[in-house]
Amino acid sequence: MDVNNLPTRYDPASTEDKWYKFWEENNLFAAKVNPAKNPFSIVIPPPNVTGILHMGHALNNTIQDILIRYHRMKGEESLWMPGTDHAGIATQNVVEKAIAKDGLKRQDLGREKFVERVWQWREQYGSTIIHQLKKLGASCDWQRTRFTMDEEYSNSVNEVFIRLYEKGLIYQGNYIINWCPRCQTALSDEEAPHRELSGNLYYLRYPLKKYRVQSTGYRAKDAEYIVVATTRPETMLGDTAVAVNPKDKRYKKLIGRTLILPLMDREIKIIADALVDMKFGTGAVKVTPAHDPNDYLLGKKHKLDFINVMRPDGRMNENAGKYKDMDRFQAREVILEDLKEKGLLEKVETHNLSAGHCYRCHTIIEPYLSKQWFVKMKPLAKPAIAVVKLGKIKFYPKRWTKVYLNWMENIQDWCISRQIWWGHRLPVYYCRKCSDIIVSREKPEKCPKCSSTDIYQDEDVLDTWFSSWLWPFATFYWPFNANAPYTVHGTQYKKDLAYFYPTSVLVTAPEIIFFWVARMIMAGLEFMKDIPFRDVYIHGTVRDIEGKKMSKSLGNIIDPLDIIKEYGADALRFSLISITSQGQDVFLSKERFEQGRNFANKIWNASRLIMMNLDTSLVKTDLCQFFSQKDLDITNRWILSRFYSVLKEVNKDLESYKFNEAANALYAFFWHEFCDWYLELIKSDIKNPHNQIVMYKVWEKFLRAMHPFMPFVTEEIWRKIKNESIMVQPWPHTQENIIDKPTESKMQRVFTLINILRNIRFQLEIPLENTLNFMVFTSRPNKELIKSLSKQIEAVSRNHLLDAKLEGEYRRTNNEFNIVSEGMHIVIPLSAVIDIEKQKERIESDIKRVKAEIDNKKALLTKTDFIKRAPQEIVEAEKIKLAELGERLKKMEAVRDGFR
RNA sequence: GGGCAUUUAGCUUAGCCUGGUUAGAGCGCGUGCCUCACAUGCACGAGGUCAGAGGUUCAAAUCCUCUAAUGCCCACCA
Repeated sequence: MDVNNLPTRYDPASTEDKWYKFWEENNLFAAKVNPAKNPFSIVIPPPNVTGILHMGHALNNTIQDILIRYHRMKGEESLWMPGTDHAGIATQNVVEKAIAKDGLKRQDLGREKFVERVWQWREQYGSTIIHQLKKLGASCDWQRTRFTMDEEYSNSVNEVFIRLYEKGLIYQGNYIINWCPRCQTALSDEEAPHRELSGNLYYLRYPLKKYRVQSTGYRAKDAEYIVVATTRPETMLGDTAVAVNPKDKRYKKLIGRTLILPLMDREIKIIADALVDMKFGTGAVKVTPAHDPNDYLLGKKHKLDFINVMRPDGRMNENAGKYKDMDRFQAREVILEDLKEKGLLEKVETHNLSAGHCYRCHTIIEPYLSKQWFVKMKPLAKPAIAVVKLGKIKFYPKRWTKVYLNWMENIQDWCISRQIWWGHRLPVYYCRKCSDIIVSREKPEKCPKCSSTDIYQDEDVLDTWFSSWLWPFATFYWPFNANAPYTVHGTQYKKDLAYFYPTSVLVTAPEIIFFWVARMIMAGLEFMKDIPFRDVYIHGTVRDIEGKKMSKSLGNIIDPLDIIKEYGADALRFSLISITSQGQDVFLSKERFEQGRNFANKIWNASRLIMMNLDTSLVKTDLCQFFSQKDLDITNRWILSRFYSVLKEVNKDLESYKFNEAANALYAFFWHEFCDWYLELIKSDIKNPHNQIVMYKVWEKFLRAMHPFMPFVTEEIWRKIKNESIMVQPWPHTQENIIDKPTESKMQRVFTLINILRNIRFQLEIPLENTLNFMVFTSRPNKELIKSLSKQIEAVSRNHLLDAKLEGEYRRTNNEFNIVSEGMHIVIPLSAVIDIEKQKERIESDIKRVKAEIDNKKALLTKTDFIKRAPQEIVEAEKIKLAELGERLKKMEAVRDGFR
């Protein structure tokens, strides 16, 4: 490999696809049952087949890939199970839009043809997101890729439905559910998030049937009608009562009386119920049992009629009289007009309310009475609460535990039937003759009750999440149907499941906790009798720089694929990770990716320098053996110590899901310690075998540690000198014995000296080509240190060290420039003209700072409380600091006085 | 109505769990450099009452309480 002619800029475009292909073709992502190794497994949150990679995916999958690559290198058998979700409503909507271009509706095609079209669509576009994940570098075991509508997966779904039904945990019933009039399907509560709306509260007058004067002093004019307040006046057409609180004095006498429902001329009763809030509105509430969940309860309790006035498409039906066929919101306007005309609209107040919205099309949902299928959740929730409370499943960050438990403890039954075509049909059949319900794995030949063969399947499909909640085990082909001989990488799936389940960690976004995380825990416990994962890592939401969610309608989307094109996948990954602190939302702007790109380039160029100067005959030296040699110089001992200190921290951060801290630690180490200091220090003597060996060892270990974060650039560099892929190399082993804090702080002093020298040079405006002579007066250990590193110090500061002496040896002469800082007294014989005034100013400000610090320390040390109560070592440390500061001040003052 | 989170330099933020250097960093800014790995770079520098108030402590960005602002989630607010 010719490493001398590499371009000066790293070009991601020319490397990424090449290496991805190599990894894939060599099966490096494959995970197999291996009893000799510990398993590590993650199931991907399956993206929708309609999905296009967005920043949320990019973050989510980068995190998973870092975990998988890290654990793989650590020698664990690491499986990242990929796949996609059929995403019922979302996908159906997409295909409906597509056929709409040909002027077609799904009803025009019919169910069978339409579903066929969806499958076609899926064949054509369904793997888009998989390709995009590959661009990102995701190391999924692609041979295992599953789809929630695969035949075997569908079997799992059926099996689960049947088992729950047989256990009495699935039931059918007429209830008020969330109905989306646009998608024309029922939705679960989670699929109908409430959003604030600015609306009105309308006060409607409902006349009493016939007023009868009471002896207790009612006056007729007060009681000719009762006023109810509503935000949805169109539902009044379905009112079957008006309710008041039994304690409400205003209405007590009216309870049981009859009203005439305006516009419909229907007689309705005034009923009493404690649910009615006396303080809201007029204290009297219209009751529409078929269109409101509360009213539904009242309706059941008081045996009221349930009158549905709306069609599934949100238009009024034949029960709505003259308003039939009007859209619900149009009907609202007309009804208000009509009421106004009759003098029955008392007033209108503005009123903010919140209403459910379809999570797919954002249409305002309609609470709608219909026959649906439900899962009884309380029995499933109970063990799922316990495992989290017992700490068998842990949330990171911890605070989500509370959110989870709160939801679980107040869980409602789950409406799982959907009136769409794309999805798993319910394994439910009906007998047309005797209306018997048959729940069965196969379509029954005849009705078990009446033997009729006139049997048809339920038209509904299941909620998408009813298949997703089985993902951690259904992806392994559970329940291993007899017809399924399935093996992967030569092993039966059954063995895979036993080996890889429970999975290690689930990585997802907060909005998915209820939809998916909670339900997977319930399903895992119910069907596998074990938790589906041990840890749940919840990352933040990706937002734009103003904190807004990225969305098409806001036009603030940053497309990860654009970023990959422009900056590279490594840059995308690194930048995303470095700004994502645990569980915080991520605020993105395009410029942020420059940091990642620049870092990749830095790694590239440092590697060029190393490779161009590398003596490959030395690289096989065993580091431990080599390190034990006493004559290894301080620069090399220092960088080794720093590397292992950082590596230790990176390990800790990765184990606790602090990805940003790990990434930033590696960044700071490589750039600001390895490149800025180490490589600069050894450059002048780069061929020295000690330098060669240490430079090489730190560099190649860094590349390995960096690989999970930036897989492409590390592989590209690795392959310049090695024949094996970096992704199957072992994770660097921490050498505790090499970590040497005293050496680290010694080197820090050298850096301080160099920093001062550079600063002087800059202040004195001495051009680079001029050498500056200097002397240092300092303590004995510092003196030895400086002398031993004189060459390097001279090289990187571009100065010449005349001598280093003990501070007591200083004798003032006339023609010199002094500077005292950080325990070093530097003397520069004056040969050039320098700006004395500037230097005076500088030293004055230094003196001021040190004095202030001394005052602080003195104040602290004269406090008897501090002396008495603080730990002894803290007090001692403070005393030493004070003494040092005093010494420093004395010297500074001497120098200042010298200027006078 | 309930809950959670956030508030640190011009911007984005780390540090807070586990109190003890001069509160770190990236971008931006100022100045000087195309120095033989890298101008996607190097060097030097400016910039912070750690939201406010109170408390605990010898010691608070860090622990506790309250307040304010912002954001998010949940809830059957007709």
